[in-house]
Amino acid sequence: MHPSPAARVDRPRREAYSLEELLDVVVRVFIERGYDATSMEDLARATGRTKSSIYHHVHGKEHLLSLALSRAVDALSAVLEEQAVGEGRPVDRLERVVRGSVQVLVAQLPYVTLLLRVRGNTEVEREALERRRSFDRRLSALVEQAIAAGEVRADLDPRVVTRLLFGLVNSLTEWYRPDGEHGPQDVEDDLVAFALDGMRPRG
Amino acid sequence: MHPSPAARVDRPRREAYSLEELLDVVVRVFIERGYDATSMEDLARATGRTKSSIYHHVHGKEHLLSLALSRAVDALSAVLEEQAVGEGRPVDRLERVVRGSVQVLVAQLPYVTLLLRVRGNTEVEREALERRRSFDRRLSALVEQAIAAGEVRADLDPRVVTRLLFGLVNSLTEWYRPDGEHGPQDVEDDLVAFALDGMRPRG
DNA sequence: GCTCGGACTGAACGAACGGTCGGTCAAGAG
DNA sequence: CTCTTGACCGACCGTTCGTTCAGTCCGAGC
Repeated sequence: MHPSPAARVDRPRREAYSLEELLDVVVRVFIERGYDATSMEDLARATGRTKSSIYHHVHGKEHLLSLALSRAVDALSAVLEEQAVGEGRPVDRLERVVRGSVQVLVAQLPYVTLLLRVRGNTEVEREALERRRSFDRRLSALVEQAIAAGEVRADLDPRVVTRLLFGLVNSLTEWYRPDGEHGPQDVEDDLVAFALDGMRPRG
Repeated sequence: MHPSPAARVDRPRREAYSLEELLDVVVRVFIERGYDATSMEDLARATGRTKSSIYHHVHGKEHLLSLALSRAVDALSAVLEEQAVGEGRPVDRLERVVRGSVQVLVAQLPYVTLLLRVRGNTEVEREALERRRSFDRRLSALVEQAIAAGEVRADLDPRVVTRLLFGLVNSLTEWYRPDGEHGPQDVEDDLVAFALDGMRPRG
């Protein structure tokens, strides 16, 4: 907060980015055990610190959740910000948003996973949920534009299509693993191909 | 368990199916708050009973979870049991399993929702997860048969397709509401149409 | 009328929870 | 060397957790 008046501009005392490392471990445990089932002592054990040490860096358990959720929400919002208002046919913009979402989801997998499990028990969670819903609404509008332009089939309910598209992308957190057998690019391409043309061979 | 030796075949003492009603309320609260975040006092308040009254009917919190998960897993297993080994082209059997799953998911929405949120913290949860994985494997085999038969496009990774198909169906628990604006049959049809042919108009 | 047993209660239990606090330690500045 | 400061520790706090238990209530059977 208040840098010492003289020199020392950028080199902290002991370890540099301990909060970043801390958060990585914490989020991993939150996902494994579930946020509510994770005790501060679980986190202390997993990080190799004591409870007190964690409290020295953050205000509490909910603060840790808040930091993690912000990270996920910010990354997702950025995708929409740069793609949804772009040019091109609606269906192409839609594809770009989906591809961007998949990329964010893969790059920030643990954080987005945590975000998708939040149920709104506390104010922190409700805020994150509201920002997710905003994302949802904007993507929904994009789907409707694509239908209106005749670029997406009109025989399906647009709201159902939006939800299913979301389900497709978000399901990644349930099974995609960075060290698994599928490369991120292949998964992204397969997902987009599935969403656009389905499983059946084109005749 | 042990009916009285004389008459009275079917009429219990006080209320008839209190455990069934109890479970309905309990599962609703489990989903709202999350299993771990739900206290037995929360359940007592929601059911209009005291904590002790609940303990008179079940062994504990985990027992309630176990009862709920069994219900969901049994219903899903039944679908595979009656459809996966049936006759017809693989892709048709696949479609029947998907339709059956959607129907179960809609009919037993809260129970399946709970099942899909389980993370394996306890033995009860791990058992349910294992039965889910078994379901997954059998559906995966069906997808591969359909690909081998040329009824599903072969340019996508079969395992990815299986996961995405699962994601599509399971996403229902995230947004489908029985009292909402979508009828179950419409959602089922839209989902199958989406899965088979995708969003893009066939041209 | 008495007994039986299932439904239910209120108070309490030990354990575990999230969080606090006073103090220690080591390194950089003067 | 002394002082300051941020990192960290271990003991402890009040609260809430899941669970237990001795006892009450009441309809049905004899």
